[in-house]
Amino acid sequence: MRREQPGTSYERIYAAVRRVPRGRVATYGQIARVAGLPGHARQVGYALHALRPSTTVPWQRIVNAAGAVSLRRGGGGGALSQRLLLEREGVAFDARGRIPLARFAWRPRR
DNA sequence: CCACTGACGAGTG
DNA sequence: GCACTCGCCAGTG
Repeated sequence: MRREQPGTSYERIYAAVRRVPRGRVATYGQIARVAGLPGHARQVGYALHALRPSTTVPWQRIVNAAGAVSLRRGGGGGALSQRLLLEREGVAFDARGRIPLARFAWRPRR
């Protein structure tokens, strides 16, 4: 199944994700836009989901527009891992489990 | 070809 | 802020 390279779009998405600096987070829509695929936020999530465990792509820095972790497996290792990885980078979560985007959102230059 | 699902977002009430 | 709808695209049955 090679869902890791269905085309060139995924590469663009991964490239955009790699731009997010440590200690900052970006939203799916933001990544889609930077990757040149405005409006394809859903594909960004799909592309990241297809990543291998050993990937070098900093997927943990991508959260939804609300600033919350969006892994479907809520209590599963995924969401927890993402949160721990981010906290380890200096990203803080509020009581509701969300990240204050006003403070940690990545601001790419355009 | 059609229906459904999935790491989403924006608009509306 | 919450619930609902629609739009996007790819993969699967």
